[in-house]
Amino acid sequence: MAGRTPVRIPPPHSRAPENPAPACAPGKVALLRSACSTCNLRELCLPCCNLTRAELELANRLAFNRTHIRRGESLFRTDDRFTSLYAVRKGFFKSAVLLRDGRRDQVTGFSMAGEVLGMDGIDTARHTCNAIALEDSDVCAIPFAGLQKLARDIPSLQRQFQRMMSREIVREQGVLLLLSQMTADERLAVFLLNLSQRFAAHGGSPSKFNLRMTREEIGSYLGLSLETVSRTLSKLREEELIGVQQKFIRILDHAGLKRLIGR
Amino acid sequence: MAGRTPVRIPPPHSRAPENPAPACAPGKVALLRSACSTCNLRELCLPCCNLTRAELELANRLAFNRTHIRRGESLFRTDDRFTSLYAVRKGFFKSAVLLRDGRRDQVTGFSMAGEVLGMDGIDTARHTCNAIALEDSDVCAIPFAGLQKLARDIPSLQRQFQRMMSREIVREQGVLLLLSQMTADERLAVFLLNLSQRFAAHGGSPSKFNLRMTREEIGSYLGLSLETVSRTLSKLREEELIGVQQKFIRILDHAGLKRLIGR
DNA sequence: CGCGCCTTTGAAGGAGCTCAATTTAGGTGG
DNA sequence: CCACCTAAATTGAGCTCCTTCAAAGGCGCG
Repeated sequence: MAGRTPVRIPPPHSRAPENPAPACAPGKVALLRSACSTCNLRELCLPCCNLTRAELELANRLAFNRTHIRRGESLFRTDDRFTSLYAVRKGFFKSAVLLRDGRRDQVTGFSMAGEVLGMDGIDTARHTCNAIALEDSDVCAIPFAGLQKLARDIPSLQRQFQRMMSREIVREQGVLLLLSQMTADERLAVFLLNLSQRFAAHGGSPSKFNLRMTREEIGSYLGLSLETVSRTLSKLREEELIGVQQKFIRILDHAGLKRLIGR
Repeated sequence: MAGRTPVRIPPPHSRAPENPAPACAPGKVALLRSACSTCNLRELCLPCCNLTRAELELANRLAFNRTHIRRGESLFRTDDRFTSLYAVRKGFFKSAVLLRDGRRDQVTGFSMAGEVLGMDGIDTARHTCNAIALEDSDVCAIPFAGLQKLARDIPSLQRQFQRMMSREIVREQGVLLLLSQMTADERLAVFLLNLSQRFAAHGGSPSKFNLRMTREEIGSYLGLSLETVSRTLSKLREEELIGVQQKFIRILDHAGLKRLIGR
């Protein structure tokens, strides 16, 4: 649902390092940044281009609709009317769809602070998955109609938005590779390295972090049973590539994990 | 890369039936349609809204850049500079990425007439996969810069474009489900039903068609070995759900295939 | 403190993979 | 027109990795 992917390796999520947003013209953007200062969504909200003061005001108002979501609650559910994109400011979400049988559900992605949720709803104007908070979270609701209108006047915003969607398409292709070709070891290695990278991208530690999701949710996402996830984590620990204590993970041998993936 | 997905079932490709493009105002659109009369890309090219004559002229010029691609040749390759989207007018393409080892490649999608290719390149301005013609094909290159400029003036085009990208995101989620949860039988059933639907959507027969790709390419796409694809097709034939003669497929029991998928 | 959920670990079974041999189709040249 | 050649498809056999079923241990929360 949200997240980032580099071009070559197929990780579940990660930032594409190419084409960083152009450097900000500091004076003009300062105003907006102060409004969204704690929001990591600069990429979308702050195209960092030649915005007029009026445009900035507009953008500022646009992104100001903040909400708190408690752990276990849903941000939106399948078939909900699509009205906004959601920038995660704090917390952690899973996206999942109900399977045909209706009992189990399939996790399609995880979203953390600085990432955008809800793009699935643009096509049909209804969401196609449930977005559920895995911990107490804050989101910034971005009214889609307003975003569109604004984007019409600010070409760079328009462009950023399209890039974000394209990146999501490429990300999912990465997951596709992951699911169709990799062994359990490789999947977990990719998963952990990607999480590490994303936590680091938003001020966390790349080598120590708490998993917000259960083994079952990891398994659902990676196409493995929860037992296989657990066993594989234990195996990686025995090989001293990682440390595992329940949900607390330490990356002990970053290079070793990369080697495991195959390059 | 291109293709369509309904919301619930997770097929590799299919059209979302909801939210059809609004009915055309026949008089105004006739002009454009004649220019792109044989092009099935009305959804993108012809937003069917209140276009001025000048806008129509512009759109007309925009989509006029047609090319022939011979079987086996590539429309674009990984890392190629991204300049255009491609509407398939005739023929059949596969999209694939080279795997890390560099030897095998992973098929990420198939595109047929009436579908759009190349959205992967929007983010980084370079393509992330190879698009290769599986038969002699015609495409309509849509310069992206021009499309963007045009979309700025025609909100409905803008909207159509975003919906197309969103649909691609949802489609890939469907493939994700397919790969992580389904058995070989189910994958093939989904694959064949989806092809059937898409061929039918563009004037072909829903019950008889020639596969354009090899068993290996199907397997790569579905996350199965080519042997398993072959074996599974034979099994479906024994159960009299389909007819198989090499690449020629007949759907004998549409309902039976659907039942196989699980609803 | 006890209950429920999550996790870990073991053992058995199965779906699909790999390796290998054979058949078929389609294209090429004599 | 036929023989040949190569690529694709089919089918078999054994094996492997992962799943399922089962049981026990750990952590957090009321």
